[in-house]
Amino acid sequence: MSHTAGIRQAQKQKTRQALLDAALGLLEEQSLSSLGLREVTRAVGVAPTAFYRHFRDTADLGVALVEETLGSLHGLIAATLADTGDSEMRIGTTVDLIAELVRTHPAHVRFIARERHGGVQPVRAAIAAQLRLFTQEVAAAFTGEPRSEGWSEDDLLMLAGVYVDHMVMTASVLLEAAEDGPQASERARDMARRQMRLVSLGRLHWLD
Amino acid sequence: MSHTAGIRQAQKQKTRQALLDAALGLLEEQSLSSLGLREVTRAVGVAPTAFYRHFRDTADLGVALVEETLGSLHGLIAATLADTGDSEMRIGTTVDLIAELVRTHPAHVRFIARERHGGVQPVRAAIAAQLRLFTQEVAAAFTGEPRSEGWSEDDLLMLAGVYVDHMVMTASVLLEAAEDGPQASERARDMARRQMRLVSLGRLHWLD
DNA sequence: TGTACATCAGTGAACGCGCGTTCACTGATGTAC
DNA sequence: TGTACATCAGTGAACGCGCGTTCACTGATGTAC
Repeated sequence: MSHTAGIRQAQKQKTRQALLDAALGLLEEQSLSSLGLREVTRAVGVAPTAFYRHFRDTADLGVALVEETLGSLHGLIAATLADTGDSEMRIGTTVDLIAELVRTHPAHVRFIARERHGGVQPVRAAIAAQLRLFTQEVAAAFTGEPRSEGWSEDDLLMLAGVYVDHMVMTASVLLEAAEDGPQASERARDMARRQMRLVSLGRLHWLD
Repeated sequence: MSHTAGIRQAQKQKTRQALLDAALGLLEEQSLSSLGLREVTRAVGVAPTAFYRHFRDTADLGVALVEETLGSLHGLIAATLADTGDSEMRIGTTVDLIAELVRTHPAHVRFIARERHGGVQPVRAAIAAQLRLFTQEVAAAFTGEPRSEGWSEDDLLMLAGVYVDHMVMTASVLLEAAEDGPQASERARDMARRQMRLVSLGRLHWLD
């Protein structure tokens, strides 16, 4: 296997990932603004100074966490909201998608909700940039649809923004509901679906 | 004037307010989760130990800030969203109300947006409780309106929740836009109005 | 394949610093008579 | 009104502790020949 990936580079990547994972865990009960570099390295089991081999500071680590969390979702969001099936079905699959995301990556979801308006500027900026991208992708997906005929570009972006904001909000609500048991979860999902229905109805009559 | 308020009590209240004000200022650039008690007392000019005469810890101070920020808004929100004038006018005055709030109390708005999903549980709980109250008040205000005829109580709460969430979100967006100049502010307000219009249209056709 | 040197992820000691909390205190304000 | 005692908001010294950052280092991995 000639020169695979390099043992050294692979090990470095492994440590880096361990730092990210440990930080994500610690951030369930505090904000990035108060996360200490020593806390993170202690949780991983490396010397505090090892941190500097991977990140400049905890804000830098936070930006990396944003990429890890949202970077992989591109395409997925817009594809789900795009014109597969009728309106009601799309609403169902969208909420299911969010619920699945919350189930498989609760700490990532909490991190984004918490730091979206958090105390660390570069992280806020990174999240805002990613969400803006999502909005543009969703708007682009809408552009081709029949029900978007006659819409201005600006209005489509507005609509896409409402959907993206609602998805983030829903993810956060579902996360909290998950702690109150399956009954609270189902009620939260039902609420999210009705809210999407409301927006869809508004969309349908926008040009009346 | 018999026994006014007590010089001692008045002075204590003054110090307490100074601590709240100083904390609010410091929280513009960090999260409550990382706010230090010594930071706050230093900013006020009292000994660190004076802090304990007013608050158990910074989380306790955070809860007090929530009351100060949201406690005074009860009634106002529901009254503005209630049936004064036509739909378009109500949207305009609502956005104006939020814009005014952002202009006069930017730090308070930032605090609520930041700590709503922040790392300090008691503060999150206090904010959630206040917003739930707002939602109930708005739903109650809607109940009497003609356009709410035929709506279930649950659907009205859902609708009120959408409005309240949208107001918090709008306040946060307007706050950021304010830093980018008056042109960005006007665009943000226009966006907020169009989003409210979308929701109002959905409301109008909910029972179709 | 073997050897000699370069790279660099992770180490461990050391630093100065600000933190939250305790404690006994002071002196202005409040109260009882 | 005056006096004697109680209350309590704010003080200041002291504590042990964990923080972020620096530095020279080690030894496994990588590279050139």
